[in-house]
Amino acid sequence: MKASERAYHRLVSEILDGKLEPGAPLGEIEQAARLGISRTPLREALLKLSSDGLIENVSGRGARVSPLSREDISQLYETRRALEELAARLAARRGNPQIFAELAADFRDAEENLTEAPEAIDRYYQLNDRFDTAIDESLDNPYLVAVLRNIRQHAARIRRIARRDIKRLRRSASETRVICEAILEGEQDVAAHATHLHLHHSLMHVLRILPQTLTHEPTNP
Amino acid sequence: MKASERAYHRLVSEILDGKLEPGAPLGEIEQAARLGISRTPLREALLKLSSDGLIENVSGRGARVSPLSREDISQLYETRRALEELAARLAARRGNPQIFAELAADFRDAEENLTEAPEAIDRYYQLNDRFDTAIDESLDNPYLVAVLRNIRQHAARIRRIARRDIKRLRRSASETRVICEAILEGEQDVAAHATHLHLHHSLMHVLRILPQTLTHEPTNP
DNA sequence: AGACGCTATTCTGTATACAGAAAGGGGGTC
DNA sequence: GACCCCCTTTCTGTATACAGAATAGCGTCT
Repeated sequence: MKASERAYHRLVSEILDGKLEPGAPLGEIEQAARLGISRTPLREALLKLSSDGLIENVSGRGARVSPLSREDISQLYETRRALEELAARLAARRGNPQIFAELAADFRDAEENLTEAPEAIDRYYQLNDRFDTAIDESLDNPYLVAVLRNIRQHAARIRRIARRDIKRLRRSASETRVICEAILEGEQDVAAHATHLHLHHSLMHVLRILPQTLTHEPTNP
Repeated sequence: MKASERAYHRLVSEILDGKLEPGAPLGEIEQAARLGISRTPLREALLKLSSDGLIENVSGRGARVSPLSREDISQLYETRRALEELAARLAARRGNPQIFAELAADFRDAEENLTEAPEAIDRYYQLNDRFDTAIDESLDNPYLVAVLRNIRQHAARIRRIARRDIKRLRRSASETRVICEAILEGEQDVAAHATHLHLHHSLMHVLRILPQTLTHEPTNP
C-alpha cells in the first residue's frame, strides 16, 4: 500500500477513537517524523483529511483536528438523518431480505446479551459496521454511499461517548433491529421512520451525557 | 493564491463546462506542463478532484475525468433530492425572508424575459448560484453545506445539457420561484415538495434529451 | 511601562531528483 | 500465424532541497 494511504488511515483511526483530540495541532514535520515517512505523502494524507472535514487548516500555522461542539453534533445528526432515511428507504426497496434477516437476528442477540466487556462492545460496533455495509451495498448509488460514508466518519467520533452506557447500547440494538425488519419486509416508510427514531434517540442520549464528557468546545485561543 | 489551488479551480471549471470531457485522461506531467506548474501542486489538485469524485484513479495509469452515464445521473438526482429537500425545509425555518423575496422577483423576471443569448443564460446561471448561496447561508449547518456543494458540483456537469432549451430554463425559473416563495413564507412542507417537483422535472428533462447529447457512456476500452 | 518594529527561526509551498513499478513493443518460439 | 516473454520506456510515488511567508521573541523608542 502507498505510504500516503497508510498515513491517512492511521490518522483517521487516531482521530476517530480520540487518540488525537479535537483541536490537537498537526505539524507536518512532526507528524511525518512520527509516522516514519517524508512530508510529501504526509501532506497528501492531510489534504484528504481536510477534504473529509476531519481537520482544518489554520491560517499559516498548519492543521489541527476539527473541534466538535454540541452544535456541531446536532447539525451532523440533522444531515445524517436525511441521508440515512433515504438510505433505509432505498434498502427496503432494493436490499437483499436474507442479509437483513441475519442482521436482525444478530441485533436481537445483542439486545438481550450485550455485556460491558470491551471486546463485546467492539463486536457490537463491528455488527453496526456490517449493518452500514449492508445498507451501502443495497443502495446501488455511489454518490449517496460517498456522502453517507463521510457523515458516518464524523458520527464515529461521537459514538465513543456512549461507549460505556450498556443500557443505551442495548436500546440502540433494539432500534436497529426494527430497521432491519422493516427493510427485509420491504416497508419503505417504516424503515425510514424507524431510522429517524433511532437517530433521534441516539442524538438525545449523546446530548444528555455530553456536558460530563465533552471537553473541547470550539477553541479560539 | 497557492499554485495547487489555482490548478484545482482551473481543472474544476474545465471539467464542469466540458472542456475536459468525461473519460479524458489526465497525465501528471502533461497537465503540470500545460498549467505551468510542477508535479507537486498538480498532484494536490488531482487528489482534491479525486476526493470530490470528479476524477478517478485508473490502476497505474494516472487519472481520468469521471464518466457520467444515464444511471449516474439518476443516482445523483436521487441523492440531491434528499439533500435539497432538507435544505429547503431548513431555509423555510431559518432563512431571511427578504433575500428570498428578492430572488423570487428575479426568478419571476427570468421566467418571463429570459432569452437565448448566451450572456442572458450565463446571467440566469448566476442567479441560480445566488439562490444556492442563499440556501447555504440559511442552513447554518456546515456538514450539510459541504455535501450539498459536492453534489451540486456534479450536477453542474449535467446542467449544460439543458443549456440550449430556453423553454425548459423558463419553466425551471418558475419552479425555483415557487420554492423561494414557500421559503419566504416559512412553509417548510411546501418548500420541500416544490423542491422535489423541481428536481423531478429537471431530471426528466435531462433524461429525455440525453440520447442525442451524451456521447460518453462509461467507457471500457 | 507599554507599544511598536525588527530580527531570527520555523514552517509551509514548490521544484526537482531518484527509485520502483507497470504498460507497451519487439523479438523469439511453438 | 499466433502467443508468450523480455526489454525498454514512461509514469507514478517518495524523498529532499530551497525559497518565501508568517510568527514569536526581543530590543528599542516614546
